[in-house]
Amino acid sequence: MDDRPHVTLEDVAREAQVSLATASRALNGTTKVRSDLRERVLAAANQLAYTPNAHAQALAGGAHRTVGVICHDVSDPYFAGISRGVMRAADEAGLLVMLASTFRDPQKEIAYISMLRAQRASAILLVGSGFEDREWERALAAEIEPYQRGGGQVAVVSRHRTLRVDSVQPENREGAAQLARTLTAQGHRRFAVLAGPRALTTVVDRLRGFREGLAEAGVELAESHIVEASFTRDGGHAAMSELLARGLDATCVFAVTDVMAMGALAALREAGKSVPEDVSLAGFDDIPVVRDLAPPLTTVALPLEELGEKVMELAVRDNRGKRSRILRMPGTVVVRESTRAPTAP
Amino acid sequence: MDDRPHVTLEDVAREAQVSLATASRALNGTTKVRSDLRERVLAAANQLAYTPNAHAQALAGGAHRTVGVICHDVSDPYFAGISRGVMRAADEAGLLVMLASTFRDPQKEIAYISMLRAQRASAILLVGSGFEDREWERALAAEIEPYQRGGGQVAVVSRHRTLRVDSVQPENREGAAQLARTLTAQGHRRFAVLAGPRALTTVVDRLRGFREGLAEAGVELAESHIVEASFTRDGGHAAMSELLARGLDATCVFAVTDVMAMGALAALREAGKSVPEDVSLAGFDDIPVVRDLAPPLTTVALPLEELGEKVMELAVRDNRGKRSRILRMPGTVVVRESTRAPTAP
DNA sequence: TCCTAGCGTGAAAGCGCATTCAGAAAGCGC
DNA sequence: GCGCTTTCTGAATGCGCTTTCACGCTAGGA
Repeated sequence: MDDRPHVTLEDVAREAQVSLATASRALNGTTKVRSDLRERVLAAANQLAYTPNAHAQALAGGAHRTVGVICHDVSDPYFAGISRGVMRAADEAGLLVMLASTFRDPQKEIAYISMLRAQRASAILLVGSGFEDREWERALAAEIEPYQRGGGQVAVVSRHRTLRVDSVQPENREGAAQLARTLTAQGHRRFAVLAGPRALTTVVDRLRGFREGLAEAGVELAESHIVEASFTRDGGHAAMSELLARGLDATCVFAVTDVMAMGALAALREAGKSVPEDVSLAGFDDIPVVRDLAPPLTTVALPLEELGEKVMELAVRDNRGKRSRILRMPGTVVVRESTRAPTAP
Repeated sequence: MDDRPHVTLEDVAREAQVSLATASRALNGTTKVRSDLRERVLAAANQLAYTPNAHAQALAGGAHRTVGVICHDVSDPYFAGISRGVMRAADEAGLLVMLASTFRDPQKEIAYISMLRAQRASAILLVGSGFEDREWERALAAEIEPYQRGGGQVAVVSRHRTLRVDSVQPENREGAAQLARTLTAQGHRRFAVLAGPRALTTVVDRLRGFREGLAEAGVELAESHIVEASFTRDGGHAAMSELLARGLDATCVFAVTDVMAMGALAALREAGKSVPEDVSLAGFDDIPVVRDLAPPLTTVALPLEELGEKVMELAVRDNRGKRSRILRMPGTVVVRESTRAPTAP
């Protein structure tokens, strides 16, 4: 950019007939400035439509007012909810948010962190499940650690047992366990699970919790009853279709994500199965839309917006040197009409 | 931030035993550098975990690699869809996106533009309906114009008859008219409309188009059959409830937004009315979830992701001095099961 | 062999700002 | 009224980088 040069502080100072230093002080209010001078400066700035150059400010030692947020996909309601909380908190703190979507590409994630480092963002937030992959964890750490040494704050939502960062962790395991208890209490004994990629910590946790919950009622989940698919609506649809094609042998299906559950619901409807009469269906996350599905979805509610707010708070509240903080956010089982006692076989 | 000073180019140059200029050139590849020197520089940079300071780069005249996007609410599926397209395009162009949500507060919008100006963002994208408010338009222009004079690119999605900017415009009016034609063709004659705030250009356009489409079939829409509410799921719910309380006198309800339609659907269900047996319901936007509702929603499909990609393209493709470009994006009526011929009264 | 291009390199200027430092003006006590 | 402290102002410095600018070197032609 920069066709015509920008209006600079120097222009303002000249217009107001004061020194550059005085103009700077008048604008920032850091030091007392004689009131008539300040008036002149403000008037000049206003008249020239002056906007300080944030790069110059940052370079000259002023505060950096931006935070970076990296998530998998903004258009996924789960991340959209969290982003909303992040932005609300950022707004209150007067911070500018740089949001990037990685579309689940680990390489892109690293690249974005590097860019945010270059921007000297005051904090970087990683939102979303991590990969269970040594190589990637190492590459990530290689970006994160120098950034932290430079004074950067890092906070994450979910995942990351290896990274030394503050984190907000949804209680995926316990939430899934609770859900399992609820479902077995309703009388279900034969389950199928629509899982996301097993490389994601979130999937692993929810799966494990669910199994544990089932185990308490003496129910086992056969590996053959778990279908793995991508973490999307279409992934859920495909997984459910496959399950159906195999000849579904379950009274209740648990999709590890609401988004997947939506796809599953569609697949069931297309196959002429009705929920919950023929089969019960449960999800996880409680994204806003699922209460409006027909039938409304039983799920585990996560306070998405609050997740976003908390992670931002962690990032803003300075925590240098101290050990990393962990905020656990419990999930709450919300029973709606998509699950009910199985009809006698 | 900045506890420990950052690694600077000077550190790298010293480590590699070359001058600062050479180090810069080696890293950027702008000029030929003797290969052994370049190797040394690269090695040193890598070893020191050097990341260039983007602020210094920008200040020194390097390219600015960020664009700002301002929308009403990231968590709204409509904006989420557009954001997705924007980010995909930004990613391809190697740009960093700063995304801000205004939560429909005009003041906040102005404030964000100012911050983006300060960041010397290479482009600013305004996504979402504008307000029909002289005062606000003036204030907006006062931010936008100096920015453009400084060489900044501005592009918007929808709205803004007064601003001299490139824009991508969904054909709200024509889309709504098409929808009206479709509905009258199905046999509907008595309509009600769930409108968003009348101060939004999007609402005005859709309303007008819908009326025009109805008029072609000789149907009029009484002002009393239009309920105004906020542009949200709950807004739609409230508006529908009010309509029901008044004694709904229509065979078909048009919600100007899919999100509102979802709320309306819930309200209808709660009131014991079934769609489309008792009343037909149509929306606008075709956000991803509506095809999974029960019944799937009839609506006007807008290519949301493409909207985002296009607006980004406009902003990136330089257009200095030339007249502003307008890209019209047609909507397509998608008939699903939420509408059908009214049952004889 | 000498001179001229031409390529690579390093020194230095400057991007726009905050801030330090020194000095001028103003206020105080005596 | 004089010297002192206290305020406020302006000149100058530096943040980290890109980019001239000028110079030294090698290669090629005469």
